[in-house]
Amino acid sequence: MPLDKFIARTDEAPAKRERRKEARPGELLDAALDLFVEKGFAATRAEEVAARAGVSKGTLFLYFPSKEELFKAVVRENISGRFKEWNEEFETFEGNTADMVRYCMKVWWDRIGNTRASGITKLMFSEARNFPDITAFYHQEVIVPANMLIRRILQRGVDRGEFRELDMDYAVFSIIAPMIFLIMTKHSLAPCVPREYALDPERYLHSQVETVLNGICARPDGKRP
Amino acid sequence: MPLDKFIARTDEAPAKRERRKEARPGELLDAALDLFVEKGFAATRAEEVAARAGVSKGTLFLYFPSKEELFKAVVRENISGRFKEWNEEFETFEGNTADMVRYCMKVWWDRIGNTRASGITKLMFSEARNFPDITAFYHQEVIVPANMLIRRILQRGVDRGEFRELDMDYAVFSIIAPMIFLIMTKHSLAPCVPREYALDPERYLHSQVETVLNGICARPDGKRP
Amino acid sequence: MPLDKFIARTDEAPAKRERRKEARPGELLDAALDLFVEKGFAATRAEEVAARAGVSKGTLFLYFPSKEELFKAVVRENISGRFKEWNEEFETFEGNTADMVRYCMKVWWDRIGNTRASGITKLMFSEARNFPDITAFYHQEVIVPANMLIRRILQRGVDRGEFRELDMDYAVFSIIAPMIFLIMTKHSLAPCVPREYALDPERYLHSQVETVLNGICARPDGKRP
Amino acid sequence: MPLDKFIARTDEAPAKRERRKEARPGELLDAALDLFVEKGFAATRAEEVAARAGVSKGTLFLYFPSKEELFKAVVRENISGRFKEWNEEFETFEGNTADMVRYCMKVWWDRIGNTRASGITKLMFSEARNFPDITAFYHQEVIVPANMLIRRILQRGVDRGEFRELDMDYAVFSIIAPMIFLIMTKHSLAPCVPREYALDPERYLHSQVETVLNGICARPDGKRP
DNA sequence: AATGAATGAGGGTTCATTCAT
DNA sequence: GATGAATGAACCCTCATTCAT
Repeated sequence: MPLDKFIARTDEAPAKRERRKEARPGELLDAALDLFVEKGFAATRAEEVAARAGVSKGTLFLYFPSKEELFKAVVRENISGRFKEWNEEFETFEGNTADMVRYCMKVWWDRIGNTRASGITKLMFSEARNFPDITAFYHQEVIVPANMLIRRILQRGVDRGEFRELDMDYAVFSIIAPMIFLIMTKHSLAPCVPREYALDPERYLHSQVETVLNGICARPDGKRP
Repeated sequence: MPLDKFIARTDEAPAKRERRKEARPGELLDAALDLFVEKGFAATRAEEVAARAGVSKGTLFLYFPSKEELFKAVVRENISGRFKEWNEEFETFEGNTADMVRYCMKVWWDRIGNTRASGITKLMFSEARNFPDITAFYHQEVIVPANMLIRRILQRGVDRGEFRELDMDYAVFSIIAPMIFLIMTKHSLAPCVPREYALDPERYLHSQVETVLNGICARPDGKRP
Repeated sequence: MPLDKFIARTDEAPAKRERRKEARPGELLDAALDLFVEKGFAATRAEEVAARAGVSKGTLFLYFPSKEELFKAVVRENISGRFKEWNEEFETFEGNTADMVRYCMKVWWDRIGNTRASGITKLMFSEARNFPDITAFYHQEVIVPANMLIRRILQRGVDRGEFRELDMDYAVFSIIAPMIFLIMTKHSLAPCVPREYALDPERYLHSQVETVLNGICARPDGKRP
Repeated sequence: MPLDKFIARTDEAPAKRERRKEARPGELLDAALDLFVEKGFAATRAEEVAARAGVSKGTLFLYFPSKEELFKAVVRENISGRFKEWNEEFETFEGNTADMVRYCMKVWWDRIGNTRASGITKLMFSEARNFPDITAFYHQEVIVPANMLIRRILQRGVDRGEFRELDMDYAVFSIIAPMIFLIMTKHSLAPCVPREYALDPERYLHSQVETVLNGICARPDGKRP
């Protein structure tokens, strides 16, 4: 590693200090996400966030003007504009809609549920009323688009005769509620409860999605197409 | 006026002040529940709780040695030990198990979901990791018994051939997840979001429970007994 | 002093704690005035003010919501509505106007210049631009009325033929400038300079006022009436 | 671009950067004077000074080891050691002493009162007690010599029979007080007060000096020689 | 020489908790 | 028991100062 100094650097690789500077906001947001999820906004001390990011208290405020702005940045940073991309992914999906639902659940688990991003969901449910504006933003940027996405999938099933007629405004929650429940459990209760009570996420999701699919499929014999 | 003290009072009609005195802890717990649910534990000020209960700051600490103990008391007080009683209620339930599930949901909504007690659930999910011991207590006193109760009902359905074979450890969450989701939404997002996005709880619960029943019922033609 | 406890108290004399409560704001304002004058607003620590008033840091904020409000209260508290009373005093003054000017100077010295209230003047000149709103208030409540008062006295001299015609808008400063200079010197330089340079206020004021009276009196022989 | 360094430059026309380099301390002192006068020492941030001087925070500390030293340098730099030169100017003054006083006032106004250097006076009166040593220095380098200069002028008037006998220790303040008052007003209150209350400096100084001259002149008919 | 990222002591403010009344 | 004035530890945030680049 000391040899580094003698190795020519391309223009893309900035000097150490500069590199750190660019990395700082991300490191701080990472640390903040973890701590906010674990302890809540109010109970998390700014200095802790800084320490976990490996910097001093003052440095945090070099990048975020206040603890509240840090919180908002954490949420914003982790709210993906990924729904559009996903929409397209599902637009071109071939195969039956039940598989689409299964695939949707898996993608969600891989990209959100099983990542640190899932902490944002926990955070929003816990802190929503202390941050009404960020909650409104989250609702509009995450909740509404997510509902739309699910709704479009279910509608496809109905349109193709795979699913029965559904009260669509509420049917979406048959998909969403199990996701939220899993996240809340994972971030809240699980860490405080004996290991034997832990959920196996894959098995949990499988169980939930199959029950729901069973519940909404159209075939009179209950079999799925 | 000081003579008041020496005037005999009947036991049946205690003077207002005395009645209030006995009610104090309850009023404080009520106020605390509301505020903890609304703003979180850390962001709720002890003085606010006292003020909402109509007493002074000092009085709060007369009844609860610390804010933490107040929190724990709030949880303890609002944890229904009613599962045993409910168990018996269901023990003697006559009729098919699908109706039993519907009835179970309704009872829960009337006695928990639609009351201030539902705030405890929100509270536990939000604050769990800051109160590991009370979380463990809650898990043992609420979650495990509730799971057992649901499990017994589902098992009855399976035993009677009404429901198909279920992965019972996870099937219970098909009932529980919609409940938790409803509560979290009601206490977190709903107050920050335009009215038109509000859930109609009855319609929501109906939609969820029917889908699940559809999903787990045994009849090959998909009809429920 | 311990005997105090056994001496009957009238209703007007509140219990110790209560008496202190009423005295607190005044004690704090006193302490704050001294320190703000001595060190300036920014360099004075809230805790110092509290300590000098014999209370803890927290207590200060029980009475004043912020250091800035404390500053404003200090100024407001020491800005007398005394000009009206003085006006009337001078309205009924009998004797020649030169004596009136001398009397005015003496009254000012006794009631303002030689008291802690003179610190306010120092404070305003030092901090004016950091507190534009309080400065505007001070201008309107103190400077303008004071100018008016002086002006009325000088005008009386002119009207009675005792003083020559004066550029009245500026003549008032012949009285005011020596006052301000004395105060600024007393609070700023004097404490940092060897004793032998100290001004003797009475002699200073006498010297200034007699020169000015000499300068404005009407008698062609330079004698005052 | 790195080759620049090796390209010879003539001494007559130094590159812009070099010229600026030499000017740095002066630019910093200028910026500091303005800001210290405007906001006070404590409320002025080092970074602001640097920014106004067009350099970075670090550069400030290259030239001045601390903010305090910067303050002291500002005072030192702006203290004219011109009293000696002025003394000589007045030594050779021909004409009556009243005109000498008028000329003195004008010279002061042109070279100090009406320039940024007047800020130093404001600064000293505001910050004196936080910088006792620099205040002592200022007293010795500015106040005492200035007093001497005025005193010598007044003494000339007395010696030549133009002025009456004066309490000389205090008579000097008849000249100095109006100057100080003008400066304090200009830097403190004027910027916070409606335009119509602004002093016209020339008219103000004229009014003050004529009144004083009137007050100290010897001619029994009140006329000045 | 110049920069500006990083530091951390310092100070304003909050609030759970105490205790004299 | 009830009150609310007082406390002081804790926490957010600022900014003079340092130092790697």
